[in-house]
Amino acid sequence: MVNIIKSLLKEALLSANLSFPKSDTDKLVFSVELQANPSYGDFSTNLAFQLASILKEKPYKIAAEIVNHVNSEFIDKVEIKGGGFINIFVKASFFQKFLRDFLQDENRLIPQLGDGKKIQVEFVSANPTGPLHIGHGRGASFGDSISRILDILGYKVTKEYYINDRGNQITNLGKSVYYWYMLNFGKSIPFPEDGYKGEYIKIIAEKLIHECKDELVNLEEMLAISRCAEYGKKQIMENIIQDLNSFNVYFDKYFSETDIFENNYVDETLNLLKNKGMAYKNNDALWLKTTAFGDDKDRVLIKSTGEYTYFASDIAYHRNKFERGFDIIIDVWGADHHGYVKRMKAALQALGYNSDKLKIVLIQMVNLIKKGEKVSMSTRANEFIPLSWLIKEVGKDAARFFYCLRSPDSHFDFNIDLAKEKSSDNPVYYVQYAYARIKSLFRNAHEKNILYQELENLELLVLKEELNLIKNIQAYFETLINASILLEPNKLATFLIELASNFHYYYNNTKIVDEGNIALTNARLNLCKSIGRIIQSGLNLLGVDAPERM
RNA sequence: GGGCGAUUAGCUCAGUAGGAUAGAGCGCAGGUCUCCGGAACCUGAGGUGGAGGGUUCGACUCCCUCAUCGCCCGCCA
Repeated sequence: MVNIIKSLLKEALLSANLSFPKSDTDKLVFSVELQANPSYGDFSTNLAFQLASILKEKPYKIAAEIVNHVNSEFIDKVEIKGGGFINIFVKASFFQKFLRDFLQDENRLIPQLGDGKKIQVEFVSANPTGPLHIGHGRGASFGDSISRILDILGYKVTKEYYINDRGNQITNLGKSVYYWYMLNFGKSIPFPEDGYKGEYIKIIAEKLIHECKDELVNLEEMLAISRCAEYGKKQIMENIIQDLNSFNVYFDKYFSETDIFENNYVDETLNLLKNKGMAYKNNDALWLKTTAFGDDKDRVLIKSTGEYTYFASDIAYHRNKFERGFDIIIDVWGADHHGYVKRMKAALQALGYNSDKLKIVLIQMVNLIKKGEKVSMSTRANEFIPLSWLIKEVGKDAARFFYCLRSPDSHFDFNIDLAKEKSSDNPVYYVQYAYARIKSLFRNAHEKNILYQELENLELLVLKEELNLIKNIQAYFETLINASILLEPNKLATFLIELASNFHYYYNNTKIVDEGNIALTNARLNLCKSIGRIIQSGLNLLGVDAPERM
């Protein structure tokens, strides 16, 4: 719709008596907006303001000249207000036609922005040393939703989870499990200093005992710990995947850190860096010259102890991402990792890649508000609320939608008590209710033996509320574009609430199923069906169900 | 000390390729119901957009300074 108006304006501009060179039309930047405010028309444009500085003329004068040359069968009237805004009022038939297009083939209206470009979204990537907590939930909700949005816009999306399944933290996990394992056989050893204290460790140890009996008791300690670690991370990873699935998150690929070590990919990457003169030895450690690319200080790749830092394998992993030929790579990180951004980009530049391809989205922290007080989160100190608990409390739909209401870069206070006690206040129900109502309308019509005929009687849709709802369909597509460009799926959640609100208002003020007027009923059912499809599609992109009854 | 983010109604928050009168939910004060699902709708009160400058036809939006809060600054992840 907007595009039609836009080209209409361009035509008017060219035929107008203005000294605007034809060759510049493509470069001309101006906006055409769907207007919610009826006194500003259905569409408005700032065209005259944009031209003002180019043509050195008063905006109003330019607007007047353009308006004189606007010509279309769809246009009802055109006004100039606010010193130069051109407000366009279109005929109802314009919207009716758009609705017809939508009903005939809604997919054709979805702008294929991606054009088949390959895009990778890496998110969650929590270490397999403990269950997912509600902080991870935010990342999961964000990553999955933005992936779905990009997918529908024509990108080829790969959702990926990177598993840090080796290194210090995994050893700590092994030691922690080992502690409980040995204790079971009467051997008390000191609890590891940085061990994991959660109850889940005990449970893993118990399962291990059940499977291995006392097999590990007399094993050499390092070996036994390694066995415990292997077992532990496998169990935990299974749990994580289970949690993700119940959160409606399914990854295309789980990428193991161990793998890139085992096939020498890490060493190969470090050699590349050395050969490029970007890595050097100092104090028995291997350093990367990240300062060459704006980092504050150089970073260690291999410690003087010979251990690899996580940074080393992260670089290798990111090299792998680039080698796989993605056009865009999106990393979703917790905001506490923001200090890592510079060095990661620096490392990629050091390898000779265009680091602009990597977009790092920082998700701000989630605070838990419990009985009015903040609960700090730390996996190691066992001060976390598991995601699985949250899903059980408030439900998958509410949890996912709730997370998506906030923009990623603002802090999110998750008030558990509120979510629990007043879950009906959650906007997700509001949106779902609109959908269920629409479904109910069709059931109702069916009971009254009213035959629904798609695409018929659309010319009867003339109410302001009706045309406004059709505008909302157009707004849906614009919202998707916006959300994908800004990487903010929260735009979609906000949109759905507004759409639901508009529908509820319409519903309350209009008799939709009316046995006394079959044609009008049919027209309205066509509109409702369209709105229902938008809600369903939108909720689906957020990983939320659209129930037919509630 | 440096970096990133935040600061909009009593509370929780929307609102960006700068646009016309800054919105919603909750709470508060009232209303709608012989009618398709009241998990709904409507009306009202409530705002120096943290403070101060700048850029321009126009700034909640961009730039600078300051304040407050959160997070980060390791040969941890």
